[in-house]
Amino acid sequence: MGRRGEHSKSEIEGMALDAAESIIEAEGYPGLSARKVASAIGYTVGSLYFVFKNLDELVQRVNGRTLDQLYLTLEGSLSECQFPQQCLFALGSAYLDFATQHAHRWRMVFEHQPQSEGLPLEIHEEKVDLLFALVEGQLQLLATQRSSEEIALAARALWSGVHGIAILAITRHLHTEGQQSVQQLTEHLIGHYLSGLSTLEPKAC
Amino acid sequence: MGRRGEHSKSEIEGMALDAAESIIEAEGYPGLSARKVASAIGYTVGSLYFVFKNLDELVQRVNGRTLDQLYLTLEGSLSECQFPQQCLFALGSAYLDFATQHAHRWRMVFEHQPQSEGLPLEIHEEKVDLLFALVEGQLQLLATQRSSEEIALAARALWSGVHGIAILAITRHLHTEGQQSVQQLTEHLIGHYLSGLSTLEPKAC
DNA sequence: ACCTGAACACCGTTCAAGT
DNA sequence: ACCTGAACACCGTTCAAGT
Repeated sequence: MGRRGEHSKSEIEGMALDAAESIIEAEGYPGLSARKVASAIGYTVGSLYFVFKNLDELVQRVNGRTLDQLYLTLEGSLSECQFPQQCLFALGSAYLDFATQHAHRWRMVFEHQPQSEGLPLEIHEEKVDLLFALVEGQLQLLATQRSSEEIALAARALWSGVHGIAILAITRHLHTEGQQSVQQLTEHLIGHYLSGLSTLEPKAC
Repeated sequence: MGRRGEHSKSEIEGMALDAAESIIEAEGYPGLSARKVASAIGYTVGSLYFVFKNLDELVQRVNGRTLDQLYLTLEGSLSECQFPQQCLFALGSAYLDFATQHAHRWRMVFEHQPQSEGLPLEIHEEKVDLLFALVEGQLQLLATQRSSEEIALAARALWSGVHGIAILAITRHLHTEGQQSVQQLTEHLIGHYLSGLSTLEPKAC
């Protein structure tokens, strides 16, 4: 395998990304190496550098796909809810499920430290903003009188919270047993935050 | 340097941990290597394995010291506040400051993935629990009628939130400019959460 | 034009050999 | 008993050489 012209450049790219994802899911980020990816797709190491600038870029591309997949999952979770608060619970639950089911890939999105700053970083930011937008949409329905700046702030505060629960749960730092209580923790945080959000405004109580 | 008997085993250990911390602060976790640590203290690589089982253990020891330092910093932040809510703000602010000032070392505490499960992991957990205990103490003063299980849950929910803000801020995923708004975000989250915590109970409103 | 294979400078870990 | 230095099996990246 791996003969000249057998696969197009974009085909090799796709194969490499697929292989990298498998390795990461199986062995975690530390287990990923250019040589493993290359041999998994039947090419030599050097070939990878014909498609990617370096390993950093390959990782960024994998992260981009993970973020896309995460977005679709979160968006899909909104089809089974009616009211904003319900939908925020659904988003939180879906976020936690994704993080636990694809722990290694999900962690890599936020833990990878690129040593050479490149341009795909901006695309990355854009995709994260899209995730926040899903939360902002629900918050907007819930607090209609607020400015978009306030909504943006609220979405970041709340979702950082959910993110924190997810990362600490996965890395076993919460010291709470079982999947149940993690979901419980998320609902607790979202519920109390939203309650505070409504009572701290003139229209409430 | 590095002659036989010149330094005791525990002296070498301390020197190695100091050197490792410097390297991590300067180059980040990916920049750390056994060879760099060894040459920084004037010994050969092999010597490190006379003191540590492997690099994983060295990292765990560094993480332990970081957690100790973080605990002292948080504890110290409580000396300048009076009321529980004030104190929780102070804890949040101190946590964020520590995370941003020692970003690389702080990240390593939560991002390092040990490949060989060892015993220092339990000590690690104990130290994280001590951090949570600081938050629990303030929450207990604030919600006196709650059970310790509820307090433990609340502390984990709230502090996961602060942690999430810290990690996303450091890794530039929040897309909010400046140090100010990150502090603002933390106060926003803590404030609204606490407000929700009090209004969701029978005694409020 | 596309891909290989060898090379270079690194890495963690082990361990016989020296003092 | 303590430490070295060489060895082993890896690693990312480059690039002349082959087809």
